[in-house]
Amino acid sequence: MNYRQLQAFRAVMDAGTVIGAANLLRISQPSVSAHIANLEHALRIQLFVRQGGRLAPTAEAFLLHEEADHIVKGMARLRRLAADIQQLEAGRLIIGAYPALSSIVLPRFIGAFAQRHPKLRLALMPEASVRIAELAASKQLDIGLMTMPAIDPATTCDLIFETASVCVLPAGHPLSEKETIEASDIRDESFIALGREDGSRQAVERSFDDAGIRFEARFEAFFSDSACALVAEGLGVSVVDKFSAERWRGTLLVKPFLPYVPCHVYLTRSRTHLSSLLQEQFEREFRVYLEEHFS
Amino acid sequence: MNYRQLQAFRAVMDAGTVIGAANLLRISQPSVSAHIANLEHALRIQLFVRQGGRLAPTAEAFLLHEEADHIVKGMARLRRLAADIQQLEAGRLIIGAYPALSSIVLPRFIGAFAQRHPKLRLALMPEASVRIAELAASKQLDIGLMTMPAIDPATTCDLIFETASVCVLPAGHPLSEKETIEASDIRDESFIALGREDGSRQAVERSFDDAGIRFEARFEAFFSDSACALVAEGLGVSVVDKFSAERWRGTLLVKPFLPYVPCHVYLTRSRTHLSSLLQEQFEREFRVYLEEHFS
DNA sequence: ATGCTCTATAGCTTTTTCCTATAGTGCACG
DNA sequence: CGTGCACTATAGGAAAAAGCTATAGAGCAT
Repeated sequence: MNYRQLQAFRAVMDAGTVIGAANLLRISQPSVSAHIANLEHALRIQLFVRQGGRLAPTAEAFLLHEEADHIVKGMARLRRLAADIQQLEAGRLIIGAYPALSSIVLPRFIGAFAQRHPKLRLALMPEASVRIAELAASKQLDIGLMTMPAIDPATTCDLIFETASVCVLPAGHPLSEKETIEASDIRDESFIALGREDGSRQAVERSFDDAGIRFEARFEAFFSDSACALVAEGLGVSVVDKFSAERWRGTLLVKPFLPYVPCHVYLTRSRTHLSSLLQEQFEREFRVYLEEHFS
Repeated sequence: MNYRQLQAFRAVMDAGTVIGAANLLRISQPSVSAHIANLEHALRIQLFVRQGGRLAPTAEAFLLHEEADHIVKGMARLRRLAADIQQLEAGRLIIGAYPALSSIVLPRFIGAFAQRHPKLRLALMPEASVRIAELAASKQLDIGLMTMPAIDPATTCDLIFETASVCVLPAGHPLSEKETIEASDIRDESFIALGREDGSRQAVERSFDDAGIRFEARFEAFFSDSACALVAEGLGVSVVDKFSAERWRGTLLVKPFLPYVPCHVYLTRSRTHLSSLLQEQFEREFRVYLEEHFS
């Protein structure tokens, strides 16, 4: 008994005819006939009765079919696993991420990741979170990083990290003496707000409401990176995610902000994961990286 | 990737060296080397690092080893299963039989058969003969035993046994002095007839006609076993198959009956399940059993 | 250095696998 | 009752795979 015979046997059981099995296996019909004959001879068990010019499985064949199926399926599984592993080494990973992550955090992480996987090819696509979700669903990217969860049934989506937003001040600003900036401290400051669609904007505004501050933002920035740039120009202060702030460390002062305004990282993938092993590895390592640098 | 390469891979992982693997597989060392090289080439994954003239498995190799193990072990399991089937030790047999056979004869025989085939699983389904034929045609049972032949083209049907019906009398009955009961003896007796559908009823009634007896059965039983029970209650005498009478041996008197009223055992099987070793063995042994005990 | 143990390569033989061509068989249809 | 159709089995031969022996090379220990 050998694997090829088993494969032929399973194919005949599934297809019902030798010719059908031959098509499944993409070999000629006589080859399949020969395999079956050899298998019957090797096992000394009649697997089919030739009647009416057809093959009809015997009871023994049904008993053996189940086990044979396991083996052939196991072989297919192994092939997939090997392909996944191979991808891990030489694959290609397209990562979409919202702008705040794309500016400095991801390039840094990707640099380190690429060093550990020398043959890997990587692409980074900065896009708005809503667009990321679409691209992930249509498999145009392998991993999407978003500020909010996606609901597309074709994708999986997990919260992989959450951290507090921070307050950014220009160097030498009066508030720089404080360890922690509270919402009430912003009362007399010029505040640079984020774009209206930004998830954290509502949370920040609510914190001002709670502190009894009515304010009107003179400046508004759609990207938190732009907000930081405005701060650097001395036009005011702002509350942004840590990822953007990271880039301005040294130029701007970065202080903890109260109350807690969360900043999320959701990771989305197409459900029909092509090279899951690689994606899982990326997810695992990126999680650790975020924990280490932004907790 | 093929099975031989996998086998070699697993052997090398287990043995630790190529030479060890070659001994396990009982082939030469260069063959194993070649298999490993081909496998690495096929999967495009480096499985071993050559260090110090030895092979050391890579992380990828460990990932793959588990799956490969499953497959090779599955192959061994299949081989064992085939051997068991070949020796009639594995398998499942669902036997459908008409009530008279199911009450005592088949349970006894099945007990003996199971003892000779310890790993075998057996099921007994008592059903009316017409129902047996249906079940056999739809493959819901492997062997059907009926009082009359089936005509379904999807099944085969053979007469495997024929024997005479017997007369059963309650203990101490006046007729008990006779060696053989003839139809004419029944003239003045209360007779317990079988159900109208029963095959042997016509034969018995014809024998009474031939003997010039006009009789009206006060009691009627659908199962011959019930008829015997009525006899045991002293309600009359009856003519039944030997299989049911067997159960009442000791309680009732069982006498040969003339004229000859045949009682048949037809065996039916699905045509597509034909030539199952196990089924043939069962048929052969059951035939012998019937000859020995009921001829 | 030298021998031991292990792996890799070369060259060749045997076995397996697959192909095409063809024959045979049961079945349906006019 | 042929005739065509769909299917399986066999024959003969080419290609591929798997096996062998012999030998070379590499690391390690004595």
